[in-house]
Amino acid sequence: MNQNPIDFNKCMSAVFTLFPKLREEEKEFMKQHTTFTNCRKNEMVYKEGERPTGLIVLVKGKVKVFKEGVGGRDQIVRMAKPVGLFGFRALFAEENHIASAQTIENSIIATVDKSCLYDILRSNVGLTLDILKGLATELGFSNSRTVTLTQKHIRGRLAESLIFLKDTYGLEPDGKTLKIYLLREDLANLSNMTTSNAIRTLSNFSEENIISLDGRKIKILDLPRLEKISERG
Amino acid sequence: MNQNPIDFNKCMSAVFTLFPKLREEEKEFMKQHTTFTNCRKNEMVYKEGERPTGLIVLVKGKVKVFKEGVGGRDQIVRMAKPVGLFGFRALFAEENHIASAQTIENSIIATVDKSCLYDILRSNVGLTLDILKGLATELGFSNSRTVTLTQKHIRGRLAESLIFLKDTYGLEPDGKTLKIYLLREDLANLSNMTTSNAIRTLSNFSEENIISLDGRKIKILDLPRLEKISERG
DNA sequence: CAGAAAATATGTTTTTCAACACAAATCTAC
DNA sequence: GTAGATTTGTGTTGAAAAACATATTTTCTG
Repeated sequence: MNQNPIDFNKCMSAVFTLFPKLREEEKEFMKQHTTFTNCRKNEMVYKEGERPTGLIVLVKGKVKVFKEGVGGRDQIVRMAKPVGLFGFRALFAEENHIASAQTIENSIIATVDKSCLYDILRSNVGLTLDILKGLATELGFSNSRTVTLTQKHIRGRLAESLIFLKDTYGLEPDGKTLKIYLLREDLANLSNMTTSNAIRTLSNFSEENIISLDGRKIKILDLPRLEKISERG
Repeated sequence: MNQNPIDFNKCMSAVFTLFPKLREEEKEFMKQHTTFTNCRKNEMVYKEGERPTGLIVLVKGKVKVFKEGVGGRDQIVRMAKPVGLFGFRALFAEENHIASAQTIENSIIATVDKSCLYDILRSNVGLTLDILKGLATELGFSNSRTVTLTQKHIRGRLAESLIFLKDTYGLEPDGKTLKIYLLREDLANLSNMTTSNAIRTLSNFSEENIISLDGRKIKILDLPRLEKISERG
């Protein structure tokens, strides 16, 4: 848990970038009700069934949010990047979490007290409307995802996931290497397939020179081709 | 289009039941910016790509919301019942619709002007927070649905859909017959399977005395069994 | 009411992908 | 550094479900 010390003010500023409509006095109020935690790689942030305690902000690192499926196979429903929110659905729905969240890198996580957040929301409709918009956008992603995960074939699903990871986390300075290093298993859980099939299909893409593989490092060599595979399904 | 005339005040009251936090003056304002339309069975309410013009309320009838999939197969992402909202996602996300909506019965549909709605939301945080909560709940459904549609087998998916229809639209006075009469094709599009397989699996359920079939009328004979099939996957 | 169109039903074939098995490589904790 | 655990890689098999084909019934439309 105790790695590098956390620079409170710097982290707080990062949180504020998510809420441009916050007024000065609201920022001050939020400061007094926000805590930061260092999380090592692979730590659980929350588990299915738990009650949300506040608004969670990923300040640094990477987090996967996943649901346990019927056959014990997990489905990743969200990949959080800094600076970004996660775990907010259950909070706003006033339900317990229906998914679990786990870091996939050492991360810094902020928690804004629920009551503080709601005090601010009640005094700042603009902010509430921004969050409403964000939630609606998220619902759109989820609906689209349902369709592609159910209708695309394996190659299409994996291609889409790779593009999604590129769009979400970006590329290393070489302009090709995905800036995220996932286990094959996570890639499979993101793409609704078995680990074996993720490995196999990655190998196929590599043989076809669409990507290149070096352990968990994935280089996208032929993005147009990958996009075509994703679209075709 | 022109069937029974619409009783404006009665319909308006129906709309108001959805927003218990509306103040009297806001109700009056909304009244002046709401229009009602009669829609015949199978009419399109909006199509993928269109811009939302306001908040849509289903006052009477039934509506399916679906996305066109990669292979031309539709996926139903929502079934609206009266009195209820649909098509609000795109509105709040400030995007064009990413799905289409079609009536499956003669229906009455209300549209509240977008600008009127936002005027009210800006003056009524409580209402906005209620909508936020609804949207978060909806996102939870969507995520759960993604998992079950991808991980359950055909029988599990169909069983779940039948239970979903029962929970959403209820049963006829006999306590067994589903109060909705869908095409086999719609049932298939709801359950992520081909029409053939929906028909076949329905027949199987019927042979096993879990349900009984009479055209589009479906009686649930053995709900516990259906629930077991749905849970097992 | 007749004809056409749509929906339902059912059998057969083919494709896709999960399940399983096992070997090799890599990571991790002591 | 080494033993054990985890992850990766690859082949084989079988089950599930899509695709296809076609007949029958129902519904719609003029």
